[in-house]
Amino acid sequence: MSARPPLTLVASLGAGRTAPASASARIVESVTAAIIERRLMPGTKLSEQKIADIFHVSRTLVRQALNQLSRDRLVTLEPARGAFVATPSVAEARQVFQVRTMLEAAMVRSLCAQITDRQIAELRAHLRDEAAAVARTDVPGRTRLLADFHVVLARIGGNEVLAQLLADLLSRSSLIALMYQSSHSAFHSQQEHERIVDALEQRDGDAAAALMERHLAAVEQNLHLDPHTADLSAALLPTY
Amino acid sequence: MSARPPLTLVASLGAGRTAPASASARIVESVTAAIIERRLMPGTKLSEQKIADIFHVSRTLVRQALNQLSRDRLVTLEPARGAFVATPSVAEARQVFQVRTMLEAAMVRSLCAQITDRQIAELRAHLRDEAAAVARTDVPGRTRLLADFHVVLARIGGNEVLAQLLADLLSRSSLIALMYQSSHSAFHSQQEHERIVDALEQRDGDAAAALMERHLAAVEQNLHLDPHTADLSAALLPTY
DNA sequence: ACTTAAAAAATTGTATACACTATTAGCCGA
DNA sequence: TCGGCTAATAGTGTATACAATTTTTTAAGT
Repeated sequence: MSARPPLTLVASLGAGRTAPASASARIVESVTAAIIERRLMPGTKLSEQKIADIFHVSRTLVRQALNQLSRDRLVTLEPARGAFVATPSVAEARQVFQVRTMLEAAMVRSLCAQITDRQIAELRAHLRDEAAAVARTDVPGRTRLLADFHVVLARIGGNEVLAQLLADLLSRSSLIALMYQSSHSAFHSQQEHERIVDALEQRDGDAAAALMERHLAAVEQNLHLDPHTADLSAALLPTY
Repeated sequence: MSARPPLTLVASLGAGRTAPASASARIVESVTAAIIERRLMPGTKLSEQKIADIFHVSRTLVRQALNQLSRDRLVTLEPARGAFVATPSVAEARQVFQVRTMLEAAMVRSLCAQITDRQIAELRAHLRDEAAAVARTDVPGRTRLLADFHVVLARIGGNEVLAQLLADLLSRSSLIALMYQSSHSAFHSQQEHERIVDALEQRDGDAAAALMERHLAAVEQNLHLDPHTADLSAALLPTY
């Protein structure tokens, strides 16, 4: 059970975490953070030796980390050519959001039947953090918090398998959002989160599910996934 | 995009497949097949050197394969102790089925809106194979086909992300079924599959979703997950 | 000046070597 | 005879070495 520590999206970003974890886990976290914070752009080559030098380890551990990252779909491994920051296609972006919608709508619906007042308080606390980050235009902070909201929901349900799955989809979503320049305002997202928690508080499963579906649809629709836009940029800047 | 070839559950089991794939991928497939065909029982230690000798490769590639397998939750890696065939807990089993229900119910519902007659014919063909395997009591064959049914559904939807996710959950389910000695008859399962396709053919999304939910509930309830049974075996045979 | 070809450099893929941890066997003492 | 300690053994974790492939550079030819 030692495989993957991060329950929140990028563990290393949360308040100064403890666990040094295994060396390769540290690399995974750092690269993940770098990708999500857009210090590493899609398509960037991740040279094994360079990363090894940076972390003062051998290529062996770097390769382990890159394998994990490719399993998370944050990097793609091209045989004999190396690792690159993933460039999710429009189709993949749509599919990720479709799966998220299936999963998260059903999740909040079932959550209504079992959620406690204490857990709702937890969510409210998270919402306060979100709102604060949005208010002070803390871009990396709000990005992380807005994504974490969905993982927190999954964790509250107590289903670790679901939480893990969703955490994966969320990191992929972050890369997608970054790549397709989301225009969905953080403020708007945050408000939609509030509405979802409202519905949870009233134990209205159908409403919560509907709100979640609309929220995800809104986020997706504000990605620049439109055919012409995608075709143009893809055609002009080959992103291999 | 070279990471994981198997779209069906255990590619190596399908009709003599072509791709030699990468060496570590071959190991992953072989071990996966061995686990699902219950030649490797849960808890079995997977010694790196032994596997390396068997496949005539170095431990390096074996370690890669074991890492992949641990990511698929088919093996667990214990630090400095080695790799073992996973022994999914009762809680994990329940969670996997809960996630599958969320995903597959939503999947068949959305499938109704887009499925073509040609695709229904594909499903019918699969059902015929299932029925034939059940009729001739071809245990490994029917096990694989009954599991593949769910992956085939996902593939028909055209959502690769979903198909991939479901394939992972299915292999975990196979291990779970094997571990908790499912008493759900293959015949019964096969009939439920027929009903689901019937509903799909009539484009009745609600019915298809309901049937899928009941099917998965039936499968889960026929696992021996009852508290006392689990406690007993867990207490007597420490499965660490 | 541009394209093509060949050689050099750099990078990945795999195997091996070594360090460190856990397991096992043997031994002593109670 | 059993429990606990120590030594030997086996096994995993990491680094390094070497082979194979790709990329870049260089040079020649048109």
